[in-house]
Amino acid sequence: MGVTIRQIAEAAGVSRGTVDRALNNRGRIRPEVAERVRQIAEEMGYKPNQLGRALSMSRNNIKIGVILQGAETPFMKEVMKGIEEAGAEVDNLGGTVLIHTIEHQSAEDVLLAMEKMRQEEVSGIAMVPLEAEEVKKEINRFVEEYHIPVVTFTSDVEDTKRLCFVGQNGVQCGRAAAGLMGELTGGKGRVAIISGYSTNTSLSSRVAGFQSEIKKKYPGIKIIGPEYCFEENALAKEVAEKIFKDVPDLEGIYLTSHGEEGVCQAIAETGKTGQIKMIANDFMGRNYELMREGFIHFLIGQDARIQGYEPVMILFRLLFNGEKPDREKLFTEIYIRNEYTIPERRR
Amino acid sequence: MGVTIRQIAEAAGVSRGTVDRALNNRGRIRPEVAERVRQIAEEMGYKPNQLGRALSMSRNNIKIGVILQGAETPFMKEVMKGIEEAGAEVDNLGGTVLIHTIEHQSAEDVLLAMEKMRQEEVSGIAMVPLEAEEVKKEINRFVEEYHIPVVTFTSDVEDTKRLCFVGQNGVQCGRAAAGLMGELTGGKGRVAIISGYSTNTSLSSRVAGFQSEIKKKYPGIKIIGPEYCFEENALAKEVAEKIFKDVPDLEGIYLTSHGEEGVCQAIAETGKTGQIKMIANDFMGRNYELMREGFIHFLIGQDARIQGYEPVMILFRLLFNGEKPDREKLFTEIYIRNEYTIPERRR
DNA sequence: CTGAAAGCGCTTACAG
DNA sequence: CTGAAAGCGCTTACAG
Repeated sequence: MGVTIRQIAEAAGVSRGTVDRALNNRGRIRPEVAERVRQIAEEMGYKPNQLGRALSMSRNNIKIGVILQGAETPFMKEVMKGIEEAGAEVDNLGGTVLIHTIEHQSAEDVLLAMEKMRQEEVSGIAMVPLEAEEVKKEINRFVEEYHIPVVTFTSDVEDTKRLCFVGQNGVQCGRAAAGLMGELTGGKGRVAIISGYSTNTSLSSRVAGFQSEIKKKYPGIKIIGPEYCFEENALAKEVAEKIFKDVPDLEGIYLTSHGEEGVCQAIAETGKTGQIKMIANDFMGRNYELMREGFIHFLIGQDARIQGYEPVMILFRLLFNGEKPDREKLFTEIYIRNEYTIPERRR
Repeated sequence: MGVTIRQIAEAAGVSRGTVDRALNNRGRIRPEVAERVRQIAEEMGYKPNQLGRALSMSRNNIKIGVILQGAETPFMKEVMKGIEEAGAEVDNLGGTVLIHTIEHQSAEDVLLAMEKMRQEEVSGIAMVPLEAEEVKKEINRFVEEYHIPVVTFTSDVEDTKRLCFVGQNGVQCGRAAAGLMGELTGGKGRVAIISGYSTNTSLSSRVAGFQSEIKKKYPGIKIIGPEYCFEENALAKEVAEKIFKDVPDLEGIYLTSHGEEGVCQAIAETGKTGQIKMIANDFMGRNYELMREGFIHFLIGQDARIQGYEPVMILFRLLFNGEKPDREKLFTEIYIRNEYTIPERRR
């Protein structure tokens, strides 16, 4: 139990309100008094009790809005868990989290959601943005005109006034895959990239990171592709089959996105399961099983949960404590897993 | 802002104290009244506000003791950070964390520390135990006689009444290394194990896991060793040199514990840097650099921070909320990193 | 068995 | 500029 505001008040011979004004720079206090109180607080080693603070502040009710796009994907469902976790925590601290989910990508819906949030008088917004001029403008307007801070997550829009971004470094993710592929193949042979969409910026970053690092560190490897499968298994299978036909001695596949099942089926049908080294992404769907069955050699993944959790907490810490994030981009860790490091079911 | 105890009291036509007694089964209440209050609370969707609860409970001051062994090692220093983080959180919630560090392993010191904790009237203990009959007995006595719950971390003593254990699954860690080594070597050639102490149970588990998995999944690999280097670089270098002499075509080294620098020096002197595949443990010391320099191909690590954080929080949740851990053994995740997944400096 | 009151540490109108 | 008081939601002696 630490020093309380009451003890400081007694020591300084003033009221608790005065101590509060001094310590929190609220003005309406004689500078000398403020200074003296601060000094005494310092000497007594005062640390504000967050509990008292939060309970008292809970009369204000800090409201945080979250706008989620592509809510129906497995990845976003994981992110959602993180948001809900943060929501529970914020709730406990007397705040509220408002969630608005958008099924598919749509700039219009995003704008509508933002407007709705503003009407609900949120004091901060965490959102998955979208590369669209209207959206960027609206983010800037929220920050500058309405003074509502915005944190982006999962996707970023760099040239805006958003407070910070929480998500993966796609290039680094591709590099990690390159390092693994180099070791898996002994640094030689032909390796194919199968990606999702050529238009998706985070997937392109993975591809770019992979290509550049292979070129730099494993010049003995020849890259095929990227080919695109639009994250669909049927198409992924066809793409893989075509590659196997064209490149019978293929050593490895880097799959940047979904379509795992399709590729694995194609591999199974060649009878070369385990020989063709495969690196895939994300710890969801049947990916762990495919790893256990020997199709996937390494899985690279990100912590989806934290991408939901952190943005909300960053805003809460800002609004509650005035604490600012220490970096503009918070990259989530890149996890490498093999079949022996599949985590137990979480609580 | 949710439903409060006051609202329930009004709805039920009783006092707030009565609602509290009903909802928290404190007795001294007519069963019918209790039942009715619970029903109303349920209907109104009551969720206790942790803030009010904590602030009020902070008069009790839950005190948690932590006993740390081998406090001078880099690993334990990381663990310490986690303990301090939990300490700050517990502090905020009105509790106290008492830390007692023991430099070297000593059963006697552990017993003394435990006794000291008891005199300080802690309501729970988190500790790094030690395979000694006296210590085990004392743990049981604390739990059964004094009703002070004990959580072990980092090392475990299985056959005791300790509440639970937080730490690494050593066997699984060894298996993960085996999987990596199999891929690095293409499943053939000779591979050496260099371990720390033959007497250290967690290192032995790693060795055992590695050996059994190699035998099972990569029968083409022949294992040399384990040799022991007592976690000393000079000795590690000698051991490695001897192995290189005996086995000139060595493909890989699995180093279960410290001595990295020594082994790497020996490798450098053979001029086969990067060709001899090496898997080492722990994200500390110069290990990241050695990875960047091409000596270490994969690092396997555990989250040291969480091994300090969780035990304290488990006890706090137990004492504060009556929440019991859901498993008896909480294995920390096993992280695999290559040079591309070295995390940025944490805050 | 039940209620009224005090208290946890902080913030915030309201008077003056 | 300063103080006294009320209040955040809960728990806990104390009376009765």
